[in-house]
Amino acid sequence: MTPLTREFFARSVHAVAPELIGCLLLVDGVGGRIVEVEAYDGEDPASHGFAGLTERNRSMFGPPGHAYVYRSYGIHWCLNLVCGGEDEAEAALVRALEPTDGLGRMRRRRGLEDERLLCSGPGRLCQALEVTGEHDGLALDTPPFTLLPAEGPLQVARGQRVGITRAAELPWRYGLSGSRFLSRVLRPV
DNA sequence: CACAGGATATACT
DNA sequence: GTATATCCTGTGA
Repeated sequence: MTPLTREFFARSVHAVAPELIGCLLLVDGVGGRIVEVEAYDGEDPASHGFAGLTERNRSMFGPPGHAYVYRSYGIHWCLNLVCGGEDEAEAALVRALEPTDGLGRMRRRRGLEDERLLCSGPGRLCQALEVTGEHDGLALDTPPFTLLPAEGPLQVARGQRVGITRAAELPWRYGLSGSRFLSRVLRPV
């Protein structure tokens, strides 16, 4: 299976984000299927790119097909996949995975057994996959990343975003219909 | 359910 | 400089 290419990400985040559902995301062989993402573009007041280039968000303005990893609330790491053109500041926030590979390592890193809680949330999945600031700016088509296309027909649902106050009403959260690994129930809009 | 935890950015004085 | 908000999670009421 050929990995997702830079060309795949060099489109509008609104086209890319729903197609990420069902893709296999591994870091050093640990991870699972993407079941939830959120789209952020440069026009979005909730986006880190909205106010322009800063030290933290520089990867968001970089080439597509790379990772943008930032620290949230001073504690957690969050993984975004950079989309769009070179200076467009578009990215898809990976919010939840269905764990499939390396369950043992994920449980050890997370310090709990419950499969449902290993990767359901942006900070949680970064801890389970050991994604940190070291991964910021790395290409997604080379190690330690593995990113393979979704297989078979999938039902992708769209809903309201969560965890933010500004422009939360934008329906730019995508999830795999019926998945029990979503970080929250998808409220359709 | 409330809230601490604490990096980064912005909006004030 | 201080204050406030943020793409969140674990813990304890």
